[in-house]
Amino acid sequence: MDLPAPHAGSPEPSAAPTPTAGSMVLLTQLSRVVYRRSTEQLLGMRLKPYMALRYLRGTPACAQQALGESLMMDANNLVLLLNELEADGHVTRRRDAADRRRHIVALTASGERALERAEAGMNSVEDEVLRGLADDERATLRELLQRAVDGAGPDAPLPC
Amino acid sequence: MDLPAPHAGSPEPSAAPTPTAGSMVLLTQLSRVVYRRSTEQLLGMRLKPYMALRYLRGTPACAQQALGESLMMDANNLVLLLNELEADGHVTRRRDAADRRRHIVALTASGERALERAEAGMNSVEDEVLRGLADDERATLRELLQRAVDGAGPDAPLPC
DNA sequence: CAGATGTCAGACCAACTGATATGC
DNA sequence: CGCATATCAGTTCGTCTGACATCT
Repeated sequence: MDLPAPHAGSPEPSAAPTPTAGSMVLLTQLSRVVYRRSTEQLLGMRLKPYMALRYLRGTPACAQQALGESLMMDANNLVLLLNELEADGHVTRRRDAADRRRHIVALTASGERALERAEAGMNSVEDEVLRGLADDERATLRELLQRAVDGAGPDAPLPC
Repeated sequence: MDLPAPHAGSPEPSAAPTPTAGSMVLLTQLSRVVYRRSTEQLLGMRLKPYMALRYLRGTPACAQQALGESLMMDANNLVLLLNELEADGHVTRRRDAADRRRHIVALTASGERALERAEAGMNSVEDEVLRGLADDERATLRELLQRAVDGAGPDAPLPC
């Protein structure tokens, strides 16, 4: 019971050939499903802008750098993303008075509205992706994922 | 420089504004960590070839199509991947005698060796990524992911 | 013939690398 | 001056689209 062995004529998956490494494969496959289903049509935006907006709601005045770290995007890529979001009026960038090299990013009212819409779409994606799991199992999964994300970075802890 | 730690003192950044949609974000972020850590140097190959080889070990005589479905890759992309693997001597492609349109893909001894090496690397990746989880929690996570993949994958991967 | 399977080439998109400007 | 932050340009990578060949 290791690999998908999806349907029809698959022979018996037989003994467990790989007891451990499978989780990473499953994780990768599932995240691909999420990506494929998170269409612009459904969310009103792509997955990454959604994640950025979501972070910004939880962190009202956020340095650009911290955003990049949290989303595990490098600074270059983030610039492009923020350019788009700013052009759409979903975020604002202003200089940090204390350190004028920095930009402080903040969610606008428009961004908040867009986020709410996207969130509704993501809820439906989650519902499809986690269709095989009961509610309490979903909660468990969520908690385990959260703990894994919190603990995953060995060579790069950086609080802000 | 990867990781978050956005929240300061409290486990919950605020009064649970989004109890649900978060799982998909966490999943996406975690899978990014996995991808970043699954370097060619560590595995001896990339992540996708690894997943393909892994599936082939569990399904000795596999139609190319089934492989693509299981890995959620489209056929085009798969061709390129198999070309590489075949050039490296890790897999063989032969015509299916029963239906000569099909190719039967099989793992070679060389491929099996490469897979074992990659698996060792993936185990260490898993160990880093899941550092924050105890053994029984890892097992639970694994099972939940498996069930989610089983439930989400075959039924509605793509509208055609 | 229509439909399925696999192959390839070119377009397209997301990500990384390097160089530049500004401020500490 | 060296270091940090943000930006942009160019390149590279992975994926998707479309045309084609083979076979049932």
